[in-house]
Amino acid sequence: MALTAESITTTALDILSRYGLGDLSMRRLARELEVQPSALYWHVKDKQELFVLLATRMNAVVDARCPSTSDPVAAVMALREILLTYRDGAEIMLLGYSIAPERVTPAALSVSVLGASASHGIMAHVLGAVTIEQNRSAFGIAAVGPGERLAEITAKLLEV
Amino acid sequence: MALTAESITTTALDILSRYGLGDLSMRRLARELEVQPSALYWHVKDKQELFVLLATRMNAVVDARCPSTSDPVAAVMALREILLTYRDGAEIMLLGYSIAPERVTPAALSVSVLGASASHGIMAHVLGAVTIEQNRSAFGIAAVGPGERLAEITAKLLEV
DNA sequence: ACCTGAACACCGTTCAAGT
DNA sequence: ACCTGAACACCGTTCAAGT
Repeated sequence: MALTAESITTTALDILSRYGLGDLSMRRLARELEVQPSALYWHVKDKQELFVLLATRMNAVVDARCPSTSDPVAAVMALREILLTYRDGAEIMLLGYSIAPERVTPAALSVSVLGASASHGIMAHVLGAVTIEQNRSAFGIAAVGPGERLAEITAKLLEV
Repeated sequence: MALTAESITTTALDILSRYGLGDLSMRRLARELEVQPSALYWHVKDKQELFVLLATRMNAVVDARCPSTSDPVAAVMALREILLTYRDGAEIMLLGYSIAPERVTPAALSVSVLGASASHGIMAHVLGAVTIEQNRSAFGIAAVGPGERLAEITAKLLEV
């Protein structure tokens, strides 16, 4: 198949969900796509940009489930679910959100819907909490408090 | 000087504050300490354990400033300040907190003082928010909302 | 006990050169 | 326009061997 930013993103997400961030290298990605590592750099500036592409795609999945009129708490729970389906999804979205917040915020949690304080506050919290949750499970440590607390806290943060 | 876990930690924090996480490699660390890379592994199991040592040390600085009876909001702001003094401090503490939460939670924000929900909720939020803040400034992107919002949100999360 | 030296199996990125 | 091949400057970790 023709190498494109899209096919690179798809394969990267596949490696991610199967092996995790530690195995997602440009060289590994190239091997999976049966091209030389250098070929990737014609389609993608660098690894950072790849992360933004990954985060954008994860976000699109959330938007497909939850339009901008959705209940924010439901959107947060959907976001968490998507992040959990990809190993280290939260860590990647944390990076992507840092670089390009607008492209990586679900519509139902956007600044225009919730206001800046609630939107940024909620995003920082979800991404922080799920990153910790995923790190923990990667180390085989039991979760301290999973999704219930996230819903509760999100509701609180909507008042900010 | 004699190579110890402490001297390794100190030098690692020094590299961190001067060059950031990208330059904190075991090899670089060894070069700075004037030993072979393999020498580090007699004192430290692996790089993950080093991160826990770094996080524990940062936490100790917060505890020195804010005892367990301190105002939680003040402790959060002190934690943020410490994290900001070390480049990528939040990212490292996020990892350390995932592995060993008790060793990496400031006394004033501990489970025994605030309860599980508030303690974990606040820690997830601070670490998420400051990681984003540090990532952003590393990319030369202007901060969206710095410390003020953090204080406000922390106050809200104390009610959880 | 503590460290060296050498090795293993990797990285991200660049760039001339090919088609 | 799109990709290969080779190179550059690195990684984390292990392990026999030295002192």
